[in-house]
Amino acid sequence: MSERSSLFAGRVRHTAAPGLPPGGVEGPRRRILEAALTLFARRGFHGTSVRDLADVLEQQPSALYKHFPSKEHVLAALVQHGYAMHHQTLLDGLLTVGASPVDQLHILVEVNARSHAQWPLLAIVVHEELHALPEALLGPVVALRDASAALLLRILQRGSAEGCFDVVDLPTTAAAIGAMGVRIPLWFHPGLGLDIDTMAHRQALLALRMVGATTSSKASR
Amino acid sequence: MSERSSLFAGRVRHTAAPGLPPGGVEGPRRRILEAALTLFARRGFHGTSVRDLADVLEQQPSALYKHFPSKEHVLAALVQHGYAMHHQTLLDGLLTVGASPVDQLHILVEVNARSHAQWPLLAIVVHEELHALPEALLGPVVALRDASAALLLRILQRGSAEGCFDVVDLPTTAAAIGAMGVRIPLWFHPGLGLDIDTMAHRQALLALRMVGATTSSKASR
DNA sequence: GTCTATACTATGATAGAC
DNA sequence: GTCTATCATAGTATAGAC
Repeated sequence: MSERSSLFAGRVRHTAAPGLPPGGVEGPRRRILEAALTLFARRGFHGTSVRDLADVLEQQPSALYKHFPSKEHVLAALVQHGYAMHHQTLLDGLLTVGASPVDQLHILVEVNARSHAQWPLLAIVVHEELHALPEALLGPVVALRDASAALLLRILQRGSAEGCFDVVDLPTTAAAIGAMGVRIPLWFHPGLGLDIDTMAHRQALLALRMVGATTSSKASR
Repeated sequence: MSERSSLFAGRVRHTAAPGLPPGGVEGPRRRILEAALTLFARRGFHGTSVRDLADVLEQQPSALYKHFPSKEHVLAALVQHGYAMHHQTLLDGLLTVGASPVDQLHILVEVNARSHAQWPLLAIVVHEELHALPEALLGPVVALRDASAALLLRILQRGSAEGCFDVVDLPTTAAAIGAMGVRIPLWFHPGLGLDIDTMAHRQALLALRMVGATTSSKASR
C-alpha cells in the first residue's frame, strides 16, 4: 500500500504514450500538445516553462509560437480536447442503453471510469490545471464540463422520481459518484492486476449501491 | 448547477478565515502560513511568488526568510500541519466508537468529511500542491497520509472478514470512499443550505451502502 | 525582525535571418 | 516553420544597515 500509492492524494504515475486521445488536431500542433500533456501532468502548468516544453520537443521556444499564441492557449487546447472527448464518450455510452435510469447510471459511470483510466494524463491536466486558465479561455471549456455534470444529475433525478433510486441527498450523491471517477488517475494503473473494464464495472456497481438500486440488467457481474 | 459549481473539477470558492486549524505554530510563522494557505489554494504553489506572499503580508520578501528557509518549506509546513491534524481527527473519532467495523467506517467517513468541509483551503493545498514538494521534504509528510489510508483499508478488511461488509473490490471501494472526502472542498460550501454535519452523516451512509452494510447503530438518520 | 538594495537566474514572448 | 539572438519582466534568495 506504499510505493506512494494514494487513496487521498498524489500525482501521475506512469508515462503511458501517447496520452492524448486520437481525433481533433494533427501534425505539429498535436506533437506540442502531447509533450505539454506529459509535462503539465507531472509538474503542473506553472511548474512547466516554455523552455521545458521546447527541450522535450528538441526545438527552440520560439518555434512553438508559430502554432500557439501563448502557453495558456496550449493548456486551453488540452482542456478543450479533454472535455470534448469525455462528453462525447458519455453521450455515446448513453445511446447504447434504453430509458431505464438504472441502466443509464450504470453505463454513465462505466464509460466515465474507462475514460479516466485510459487517458489518465489528460484527466489530471484537465482536473488539476484548469485553475491556471484565465477567464477568457475558461468559458467555452467549462460549458462542456457543466453539460456532463448535468447528465448525471438528470439521471439521478429521473431515477428518484420514478422510484427506482433511493437518493439520500442529490448534491452529496452526485458529488460522490463524480469524485470516484475523477480520482481514478491518481490510484489506478495497469500493474494493479485489475483491468480497466473490471474496475469500471465495479465503479458502476458502487454507484448503484449509493443510489439504493442494487439490481440492474447490466449489473450481473 | 452553474455559477461554476463542479462535480468534476474546480478550485476553491470562498475565502473563509482563518483557514488554518488552530494548534502547532503561533506568531509570525502562523501569519505567514495563513497567507500562504490562501494564495496556494487559489493560484497554486508555482502560481504564487514570494513577492505575492510578501504583498499580502505587507512586508518585504526578505522578511519571510527569517521564518522559513525557502518557499518550499512554507508549503511543507502547511502539508505537514494538514496531514497531522487530519490523522489526529481520524484517531479521535475512532476512539469514540466500539469494535464494530460498521460503526468504525461510519465515524471514519464522518470525521473525514467534517475535516475536509471545515478546512477546505488546507485540504486543497494538501491534495493539489503536494506534487510541488521536492523529495527531501516529501517523505515525513507522506508517512502520515499512508497511515490514514491504512486505517480505512484495515476497517474494510476487518468488516469483510467478519461478514458485516460485502466489499466488491478493496482498492476500488477504498478509493471511492476516499475520493468522496477529498473532493468536498471543490463543491461543498455553507451557502448550499446543507450543513457540515448533515453532509458528513450522509457521506457515511453512502460509504456504508458501498460496502453493502445498510444498517448501523449510528446510521439511523 | 524588518527594511533597502541587489545579485543572479528563469521566464514568456518577439524580431528578423534563412 | 525553424533557427539565433534578445527584450523586458518576474523569480528566489542574500547582504548588510538599522
